[in-house]
Amino acid sequence: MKYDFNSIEKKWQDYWAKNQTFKATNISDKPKYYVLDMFPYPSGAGLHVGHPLGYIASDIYARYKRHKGFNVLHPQGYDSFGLPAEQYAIQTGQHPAVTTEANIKTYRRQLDQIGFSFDWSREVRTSNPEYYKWTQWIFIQLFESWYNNDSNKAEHIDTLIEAFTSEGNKNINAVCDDNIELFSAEDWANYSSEEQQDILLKYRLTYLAETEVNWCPALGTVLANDEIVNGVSERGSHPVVRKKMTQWSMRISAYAERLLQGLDTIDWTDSLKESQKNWIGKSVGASVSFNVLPNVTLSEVEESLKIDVFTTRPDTIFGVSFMTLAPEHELVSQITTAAQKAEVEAYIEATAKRSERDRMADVKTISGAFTGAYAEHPFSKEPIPIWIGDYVLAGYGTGAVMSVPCGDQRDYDFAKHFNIPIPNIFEGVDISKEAFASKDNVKIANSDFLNGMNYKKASKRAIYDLEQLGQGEGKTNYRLRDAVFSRQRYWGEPFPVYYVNGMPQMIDAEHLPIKLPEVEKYLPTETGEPPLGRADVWAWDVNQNSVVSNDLIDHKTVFPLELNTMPGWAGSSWYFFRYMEDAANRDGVFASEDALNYWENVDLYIGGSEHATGHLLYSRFWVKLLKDRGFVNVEEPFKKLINQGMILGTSAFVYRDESNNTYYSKGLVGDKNVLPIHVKVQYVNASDELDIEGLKSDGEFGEDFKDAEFILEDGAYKVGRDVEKMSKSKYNVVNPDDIVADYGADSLRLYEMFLGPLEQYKPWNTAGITGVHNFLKKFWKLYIGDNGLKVNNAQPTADNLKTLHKTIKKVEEDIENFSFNTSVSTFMIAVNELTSQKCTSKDVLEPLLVLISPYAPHIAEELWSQLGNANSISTASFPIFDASHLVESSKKYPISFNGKMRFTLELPMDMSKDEIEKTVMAHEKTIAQLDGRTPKKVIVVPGKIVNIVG
RNA sequence: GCUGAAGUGGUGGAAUUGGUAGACACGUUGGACUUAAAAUCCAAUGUCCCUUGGGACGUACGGGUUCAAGUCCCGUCUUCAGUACCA
Repeated sequence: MKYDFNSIEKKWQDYWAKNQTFKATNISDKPKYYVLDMFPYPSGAGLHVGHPLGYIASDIYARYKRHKGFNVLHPQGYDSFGLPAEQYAIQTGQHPAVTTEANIKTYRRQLDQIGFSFDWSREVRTSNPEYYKWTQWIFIQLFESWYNNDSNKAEHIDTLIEAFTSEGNKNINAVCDDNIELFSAEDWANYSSEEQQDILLKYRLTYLAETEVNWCPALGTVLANDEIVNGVSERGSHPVVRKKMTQWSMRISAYAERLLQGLDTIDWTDSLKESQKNWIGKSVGASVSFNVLPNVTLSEVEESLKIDVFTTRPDTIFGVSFMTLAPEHELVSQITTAAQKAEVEAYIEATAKRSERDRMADVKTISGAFTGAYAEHPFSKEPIPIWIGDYVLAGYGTGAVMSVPCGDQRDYDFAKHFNIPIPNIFEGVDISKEAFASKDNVKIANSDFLNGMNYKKASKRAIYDLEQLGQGEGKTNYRLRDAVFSRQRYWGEPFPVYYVNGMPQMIDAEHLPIKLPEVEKYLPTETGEPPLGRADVWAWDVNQNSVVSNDLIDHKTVFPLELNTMPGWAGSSWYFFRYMEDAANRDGVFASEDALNYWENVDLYIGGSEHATGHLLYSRFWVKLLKDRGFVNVEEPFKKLINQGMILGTSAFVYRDESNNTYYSKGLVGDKNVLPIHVKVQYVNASDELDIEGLKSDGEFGEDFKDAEFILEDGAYKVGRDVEKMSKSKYNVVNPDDIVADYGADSLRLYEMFLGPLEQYKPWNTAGITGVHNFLKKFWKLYIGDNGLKVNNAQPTADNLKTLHKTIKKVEEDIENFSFNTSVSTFMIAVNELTSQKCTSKDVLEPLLVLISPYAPHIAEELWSQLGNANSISTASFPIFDASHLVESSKKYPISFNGKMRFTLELPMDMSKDEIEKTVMAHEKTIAQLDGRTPKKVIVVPGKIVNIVG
């Protein structure tokens, strides 16, 4: 009987589906284990072989954990809101829901044929109203929360209102907007409802505010910082400009410290933690307030102007020789003197014209302008000139710096360029060539009361003295900015928000979901409003509590609804909780308390590293909020996280003569002027030979090559090869459907793992798959011969047991270490050994099936059932390693001379050190090697090695 | 620039606490079977020297520690990823 993978795989996939083999239960005596993949966005192109890599790894782990006696939750779903479907809708007019549905069908078919042990009964789709109902619900919770720095957690907004009512805001220590004025309980009581709402917005964890956003004109939407790569949009590489807009924002900055601290509690890779640390960007220092000195152009009122700066080096305060403001700084226009006005304005105009990208690309050119104004040094009371310069960013800190040229290279360069003095405040340090930026091993000098102190001491003292003056305090700053949460798009979650007199109001949770309205076109309106502005039925009736026609808007009982939608990360920031609930019980809360308590959080999360600062940070943020508000019990969503590496394509090239239609085989190119041209990789075999006939009859490109002449070498046309990212344009995309059809899902699974370490980037080359495919055939033949089943009840030999148990040990270690590639080799070695041992013993071959079943589940199930087992192999226990089978009576010792291995010698394991030395020294080969010399030293490590020195 | 990861045959990669470098595959070469091809099986395959026994060199490069280094230490180079005037 042949190994008929196609029918075997179909058979068991049907069996699993019919018997719901992998359906997880929320009630179990077994310990729980939650294995999750980052869910895919269902794109129109379908899967290529790179996509399932992480899914295969997590599936192996999930199946392994089941064998190990765990109740495993291993779900899958779709991140089904997103830009590509909408762009396609704009082009074709097709509703994104329709194309998304079709794409999901393709994904599901492709995933199913790889044999994953997903519990599909718990599938989620972020674009389903039953799902986004709860995304909207979470949004409302954010709106109804504020961050209390005293309790160090988010609380319901009612506790804030209570405080305002009883004592105003003087004792409130909250994360909020900067520009909040003090008010009393009486003030609060006298504020109008709108004024109160306006104040509360400055405290809410999601708030509506006019902020400077990253506007992408080509996409017609704003983008979050993590959606911009090198100054252009991550999707499509379109330019991005700064623009002021009223937008929903998430006060993620409230959680900066907890997001940072939490990293120590989770098992993620260092590089990932490092990315998040950098993104959060904590820096400890001081805020210092400089008084602006009055000058002739300033009026009375303006005399009390202050410039606040943030510095990490309060110890260098006496090194300040100028101040620099960002050109956008709000005080610039007020402090600039009449004499400097023209110059300053010209400079501001020039910098405004430069795009973000230009500014980033060109960091070497030093530019700036003097405002003519001076600030007063808090201690020396000396006047300090105030400059503006675009090396100071408006978006970080206060948008102003105290410039200490002797201690900061940028300040140094600026001072040199504009001939500003560079006072030296470091003892015995030469600053004639560059600034001295180190904090270590240096003492402060020329600094009044700070003289002789080191960084730590001087900083503390400077902060203390600033506090005495009321001109500063210790401060910690974070780079992490609040996240813009509005998108001017159609295909996303609508906000549960309507507007009364311009103030946002939440729709009661009981009326959710607010479903996406129908629109004629998916483009912004002629007046520049988002696509939802085209909806005719998009108003909220507060009496009926339903969405009604816009015609009914009267601003009394019917109000306009929010026109923006939520960003892509909204739905993905909590989906891991949704899976915890049985699909049948999902109508209550977003997941029941029992389910949340049982599954807690994700034990193992596998996905791409591109989500390091987006999804993985936002999810942590939302989970912390949900915990603070008592909806979940965990502080972190993902205990252990692994980034799978990308699978790259192996592109193939033909070499076309530059002057005619002749193609030279790779070895014949030499110095000829040729043009390398990508060809589809499916026309290339394992020996890099081109299937010329296949290429010529290709539906897409056949015409181009029809009349071409191919110059062969050794009877074949050899292509050139190069490793590149798998992409349609490089014709190196390999579809898993083809691999499954030709070699089977088990071969695909094994090969993806066999390619190399999970985390590494590695090229795919279909040619190599014959290796694992042949292995599976050989594996099959170990069980099934020409006359059917070969397995019998023969007593296993010592060799059989040794092979089995060393395989158990190695495979178990490998899976625990996520080293799946080495397991595949181990299986190959085991099968090679058992084949040559002619092993037919069921006691050996049956446990071997369990070992391999996480990797190649179909063939394992088939052989398992052929051995007479009625239940799925997934119910079997993992074999138990017994070290007694590996005990060796002898060891083949490598005998080295001066560290170089010369020969091996088999000696009993129980031989003593002295006896080993004696036996080795007496050996004829040793005598020959020494050639009469007397060794200086003989190293004997029993069980390991013998090394003779001399 | 900074941070992180990595550099081993023609290729993917292995070597878990320093102890036989190159496991396991792909490819290549030769052979068996076949009219032939495919499939399958067997053998060889780091480089160089050499008649065989064998020898020299070899894990990016240069040093070092050690009886012994791919592995540890110091320095350099290269590649990839993230980040980028963060005060």
